[in-house]
Amino acid sequence: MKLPRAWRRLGAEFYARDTLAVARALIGKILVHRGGGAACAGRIVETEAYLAEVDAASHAFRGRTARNASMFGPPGRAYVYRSYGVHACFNVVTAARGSGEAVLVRALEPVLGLASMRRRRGASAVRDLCRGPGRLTVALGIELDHDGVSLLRGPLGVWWDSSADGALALDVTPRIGITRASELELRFCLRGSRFVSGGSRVSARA
DNA sequence: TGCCTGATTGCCT
DNA sequence: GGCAATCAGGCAA
Repeated sequence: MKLPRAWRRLGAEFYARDTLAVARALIGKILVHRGGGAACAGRIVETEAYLAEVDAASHAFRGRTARNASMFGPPGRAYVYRSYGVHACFNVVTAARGSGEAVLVRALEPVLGLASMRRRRGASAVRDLCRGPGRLTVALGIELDHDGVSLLRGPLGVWWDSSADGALALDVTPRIGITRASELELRFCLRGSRFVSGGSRVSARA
């Protein structure tokens, strides 16, 4: 499956900047995985920033370990880890090499390859295919094997639509599902999108 | 070596 | 709205 002509792949300079700037800029970009012959893609509608020193919720907070090693690698790579022993969560490594900062992609609006997504996820409403970090990795076929791979080349990457580039309205909120440093407002989502995660469950908690 | 917890999801009532 | 599934990392002993 071919990608639209207007799509352009993001380069290293996109990731090698302030983590908050990347988390913001990722909203509206397109996460693409071309694996197993089929291309799957979704527009990013929700991200969370994970910082180094000030952020006790970050895996990198206690320093480098075998699990989080790719967070400390060069920016523009993937950091994929297993959550709750069950789910894979996909992050992009940001900022300077060695800083240990990353942005978690929490939700996508499905754009391409919906049939493949449904097959991997089991029959599911379009809205639920990629709504949540564990769901979008299943839908796109992203696995723990992708930990540390480059997003600058190869089957996995982030693109932008040069025919529909413009300022988007964002909401900034505390992050979801964490207990440490939950006061930090490091979650960004596309205002008004039906595809952001954290529905009734999260609002009920507040 | 062993216990506890979590950047979640989906099924159950 | 409640809770089990499931396991590796982190920390205490």
